[in-house]
Amino acid sequence: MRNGTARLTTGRLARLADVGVETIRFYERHGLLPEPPRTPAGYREYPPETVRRLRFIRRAKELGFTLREIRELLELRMTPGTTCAEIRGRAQEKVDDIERRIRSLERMRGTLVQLVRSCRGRGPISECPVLDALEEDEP
Amino acid sequence: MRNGTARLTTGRLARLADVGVETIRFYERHGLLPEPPRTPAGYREYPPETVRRLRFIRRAKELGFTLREIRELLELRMTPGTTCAEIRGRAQEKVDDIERRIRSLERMRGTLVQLVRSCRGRGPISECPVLDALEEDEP
DNA sequence: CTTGACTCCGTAGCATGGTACGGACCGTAG
DNA sequence: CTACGGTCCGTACCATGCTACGGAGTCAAG
Repeated sequence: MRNGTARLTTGRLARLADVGVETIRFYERHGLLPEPPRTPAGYREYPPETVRRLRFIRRAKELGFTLREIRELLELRMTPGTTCAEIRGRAQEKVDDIERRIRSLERMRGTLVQLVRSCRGRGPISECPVLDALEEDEP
Repeated sequence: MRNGTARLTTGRLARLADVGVETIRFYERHGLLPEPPRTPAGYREYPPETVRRLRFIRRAKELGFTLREIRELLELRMTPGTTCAEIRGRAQEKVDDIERRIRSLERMRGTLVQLVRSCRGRGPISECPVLDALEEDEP
């Protein structure tokens, strides 16, 4: 086919992924985005998949992963010497991590839901049971 | 009873909650811990419940809540003019927020689990399917 | 060929969430 | 009373994750 993969400039990529242009350069410097090919004039030319990659980064960030952790997730591919078993192991670690987070959030939700439920929504604060439950810790 | 509530110094509190002494002062300045009463010499005297509060803060942080959000959670109590209904509403918002996070983590886990499963653990990286799945986004 | 938008790069600044430091004071054991 | 640790405070510093700035080169429309 004539066009193959239509490449993106930094600005177009930024708009598509809804991040700032500077953020893209920042991610490149910090290994979250691979260095893309350049035009003769030095302009970056991104393959369109980069949009998905940026969206993945954003989602992971919202979930409390650090950029370092996200980079680790992304590096599961493209590390040349890595065996498939290593990748599998690292992915499993991340799964365990994610499951711990989920359980912790579920405990938190349980506390808050109980709280919302026990609160009639009327009366002064002194009778609202929202209080001490909030400080509860691991059982 | 003779002792009632045994009060804690900053250092003891820090050890019990497994945070630094400076962190406690930092949280006080930023409204996450209420200003405790002082001895005549100016030493802080914390009620023992503060340990739970600090542990709650740590847990919430690990889950990706910012200090601002945690403060909001904690302020659901002790805001004098607040009605019970308001508190209830704010708590419900936090529940919704937590549920969004859980769903997002579950999607992430799904992707990774699929990945781990489809990977036999043998062979070179070029045959490991860990790759593109990682970049997947909301469906 | 000019104009305006876009890109490049390096560097600086900002917000968040602490962490460390230094000099002074307190308090208790010997 | 002295020593030694704990505490006080203010300020400075740190890492993370951007965000903005300035000056120069690029490129496409008119």
